[in-house]
Amino acid sequence: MIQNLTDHDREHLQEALGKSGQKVTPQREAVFTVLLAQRDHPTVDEVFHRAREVMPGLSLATVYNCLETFVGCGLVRQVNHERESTRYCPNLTPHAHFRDKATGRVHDIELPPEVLKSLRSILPPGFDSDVVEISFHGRAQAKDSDPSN
Amino acid sequence: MIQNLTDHDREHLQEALGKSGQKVTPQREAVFTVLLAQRDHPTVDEVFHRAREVMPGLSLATVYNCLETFVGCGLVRQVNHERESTRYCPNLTPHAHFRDKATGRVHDIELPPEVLKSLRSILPPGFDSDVVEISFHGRAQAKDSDPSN
DNA sequence: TAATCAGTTAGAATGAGTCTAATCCGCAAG
DNA sequence: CTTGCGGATTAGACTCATTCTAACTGATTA
Repeated sequence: MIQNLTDHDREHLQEALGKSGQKVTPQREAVFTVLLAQRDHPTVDEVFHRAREVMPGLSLATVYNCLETFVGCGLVRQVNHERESTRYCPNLTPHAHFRDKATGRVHDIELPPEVLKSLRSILPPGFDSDVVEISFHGRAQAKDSDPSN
Repeated sequence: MIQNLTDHDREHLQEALGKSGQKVTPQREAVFTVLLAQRDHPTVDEVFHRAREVMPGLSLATVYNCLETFVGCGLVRQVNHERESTRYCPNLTPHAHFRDKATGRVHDIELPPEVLKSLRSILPPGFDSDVVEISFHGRAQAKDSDPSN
């Protein structure tokens, strides 16, 4: 079920949007709520359908717009795997993604700072990177108690 | 300019295809030649146009087919960045990719075994991965004498 | 009240990639 | 030879995620 945002989360939303000179709208709040309610890396379409349950008039274009806005102000991350639909992830801590061949599900894998550092160290001089994407592809033993919030 | 394959490369092609029960065709040879001639991670479309110069009747569908076949038998790797067109890379050694924001160009970054190992070590028990994709995104100081072959 | 402006909306347009059905080609059997 | 077979190739239609466009909404300002 999709609950309302906690005060804390609403503040987080408001602050991040505000910093980029944008405002909180009901649509943005609904989309953000959906993202936090079920952290299973939904596609735009999944977000759309979930958000519609709460706000029936919401349009797909708006969902695209909201998600783009969130990415722009650092509220969520995009996750791409091969050429599949883009997925969205509100986990902002440094982490890698693991895509389960069997189920298609995406799992977050914690990324210790020293591993991230050793990874960055392979860049030759002159290469300056702000983003590193790491994605594993394979099989995970299912022991999956759905990672909602 | 697109030269013919060396005997060594032609053997490589023949062997890899043969192992998966497929044969060398003029189209496959042309596409493979194009990939080796200019290792700049071309898109399908780029491969298509380059190969057409050598084999004017070649169709786009065939280029897709050839590349898929090559990926299937381990002759080349796919490189995906965000949702851009898939690119192809005949470098089979373990390496990461660096995508230059400014030029859109993709560079290979050598990946030392110990870094790869430390990366794999972050997978929790139960997660088994055969493929890891690492891609950096940022700016590279241009000192680029075209990486052909 | 009117003007403005960001945000939202529906639907059209785009474009990478896939699918389909027809054709081609090399080769083995007759 | 010539026939038949199967994989490869081809052109073009199709799919579908994403982007674009132009009209509309609603809050805020003049």
